[in-house]
Amino acid sequence: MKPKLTLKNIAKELDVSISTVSKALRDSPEIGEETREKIKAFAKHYNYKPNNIALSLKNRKTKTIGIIIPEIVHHFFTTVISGVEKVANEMGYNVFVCLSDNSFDKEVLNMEMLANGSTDGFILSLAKETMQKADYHHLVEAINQGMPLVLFDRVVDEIACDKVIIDDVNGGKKAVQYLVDCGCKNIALISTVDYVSVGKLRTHGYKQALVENNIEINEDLILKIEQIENSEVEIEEFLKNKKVDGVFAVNEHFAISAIKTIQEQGKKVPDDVSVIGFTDGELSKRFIPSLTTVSQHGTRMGEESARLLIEKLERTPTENDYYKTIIVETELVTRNSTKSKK
Amino acid sequence: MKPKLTLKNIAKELDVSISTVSKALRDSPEIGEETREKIKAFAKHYNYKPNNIALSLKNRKTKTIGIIIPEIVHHFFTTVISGVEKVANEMGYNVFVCLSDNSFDKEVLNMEMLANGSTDGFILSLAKETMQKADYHHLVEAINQGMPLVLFDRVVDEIACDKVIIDDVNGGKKAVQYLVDCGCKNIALISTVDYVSVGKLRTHGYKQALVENNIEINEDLILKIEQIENSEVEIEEFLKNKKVDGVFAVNEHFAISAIKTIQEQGKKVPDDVSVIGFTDGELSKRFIPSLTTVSQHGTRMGEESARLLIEKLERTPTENDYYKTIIVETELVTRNSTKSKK
DNA sequence: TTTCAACACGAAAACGTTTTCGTCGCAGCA
DNA sequence: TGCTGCGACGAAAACGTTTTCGTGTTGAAA
Repeated sequence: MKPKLTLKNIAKELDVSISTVSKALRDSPEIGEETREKIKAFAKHYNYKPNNIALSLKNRKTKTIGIIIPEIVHHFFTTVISGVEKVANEMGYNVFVCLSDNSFDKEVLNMEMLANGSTDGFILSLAKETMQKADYHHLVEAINQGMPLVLFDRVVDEIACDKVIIDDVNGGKKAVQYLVDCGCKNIALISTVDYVSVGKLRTHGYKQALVENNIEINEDLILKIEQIENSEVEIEEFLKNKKVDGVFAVNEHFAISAIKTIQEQGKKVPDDVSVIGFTDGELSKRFIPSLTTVSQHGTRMGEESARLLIEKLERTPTENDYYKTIIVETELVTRNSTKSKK
Repeated sequence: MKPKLTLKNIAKELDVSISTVSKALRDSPEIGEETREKIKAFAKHYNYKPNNIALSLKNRKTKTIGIIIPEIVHHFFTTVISGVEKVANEMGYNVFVCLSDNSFDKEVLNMEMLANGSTDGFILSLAKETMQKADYHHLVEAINQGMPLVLFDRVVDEIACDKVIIDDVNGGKKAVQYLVDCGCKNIALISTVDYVSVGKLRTHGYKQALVENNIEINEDLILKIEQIENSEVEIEEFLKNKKVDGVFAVNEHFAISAIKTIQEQGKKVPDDVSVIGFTDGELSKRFIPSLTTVSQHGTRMGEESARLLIEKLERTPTENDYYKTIIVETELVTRNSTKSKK
């Protein structure tokens, strides 16, 4: 194991000073051609790579961004990471990935871990627990420290920062409108509890669509699920003895559980009941019947988030600054769990 | 935006020297009780956190490990990350996640990015292209530089390092044996081209199981898929007019495509044909019929990899060192795509 | 009174860079 | 000869830590 090649080593080897080596490698005109060539040749031959840590310390920036997500075993977040990675790498940044496991404490811990100089800024989707507690002091602190922050998907109005969201209301509306257009009269909603902002918003969209179509909102047709683990039975209970011909679920799992239940009741999807999910994952694509869903374009959200963050990082703070919110359009991907439009 | 709190700032504020502050915070007995308390109180009040970058530079270790995976939008790799994250965090490490997109060049680039001091070591699953080219110079280089490396899943004999794999041969064998036990006589294999080591090994297992059960190997019943994108049609072509009563697919996508095709042919799964997949993802669980699969225990692989790496990092290099290969047992998860055993 | 340990603290080096500011030698000029 | 200017390089500070090695002040022992 050879000792790591440093400027100092090169300098000693070539009998010049450290500064000369540094300048030569950065093509400074201060250095004579001969010396420069010699140094560059040597560096290349021994594959010199400047030490990133030292650079980070010197420049007081790490060229690293952190992303904290509630859970990685979730296709949507995975696509977001993939988007972040892509533009981050293109711009010469590294990505720290941290998982909060939907726990407030882990989220705070992760932020502390990343905020002590390891990253220049971060991208975050709030943990469920955090939204529940509505405790955002760690975010405020980070921002006060001058750490740029981009919130995506699970965002919160209380925090002033850049945000990337989808139009959940509109997405929900689109879905329900489509169901209406397919001729559905009794449309059920399977959502989450209200402190998960996306659940709330999609519920809004559901209601708006109904209102706009002069369909009465029937609270009996709305299910709010608390624990994902228990969702299957809850959905089964919920759909039992209900006369519905359309179901809008706020994620693909709920949608699939609904389809299962419906089929077990001897009804057909989409002939008897049309089902639409949210979040376009592998499951939606390959399930039989394949699922009509509202796609969130996770990759695009990741890309936009990263771009937003890096933009802010590379701008001099003196420039007039304000916070942007980027809304990534949702898209209704129609497949086989819905009847065709009338 | 307050200036970042550093030892120097504290020292000036409290009119002591930097070293005194540092020592006080680290509870050195050198410092008098009174001063120590004063400093600690001050630091706590203003929420002082030592700068990680400076620490990394000083200690010449970053407490960071990198993981490079071929694709993140793949449930198996996601679970691995999750496992790595878990034990890394427990041991006070951060995790850099990089994606090679199955490209050799991106893999090399990622390694260079991480090897210049950013990480203490890494965990890697080889890109498809890398295995195809069989060019491992970047791995050798990293190892020579003294960078510990753990290979997982897609490993390669040529490189001497720690490895975490599953027993693909045995996994394949288990699956096929199970099919045989269910009474299947004509068992097809849907695999990948041979340079993907796991495909090759699982194929081995398939053959072994057949041999052990005195069933003749029929090459016509073996499909090797080159391009994932085209797999559906290939599988459809392949299964057309074939009299099979069992299918072993080396991943869940192939398995599901097979089921689709079989059903379209008017046959029933599992009544007419039993199907087993590999890799236990969301798809397997929720598909109808739910898929019997060979589970790879991705989380455990991630955990083992991280443990292996960190162990090596924290051991003094003088100790007697050798490379381990950990084999994570596969597990046959029986669900509804197979008949019950006779 | 002198000496010496114990105590409490500070100076400085080191990690690997970049960059500012010398400084030295030499050529050109009056 | 004596200046000036310039080309080519080196010294040193700085980024924020930790740690080794002083150093000055005590109090007590001789």
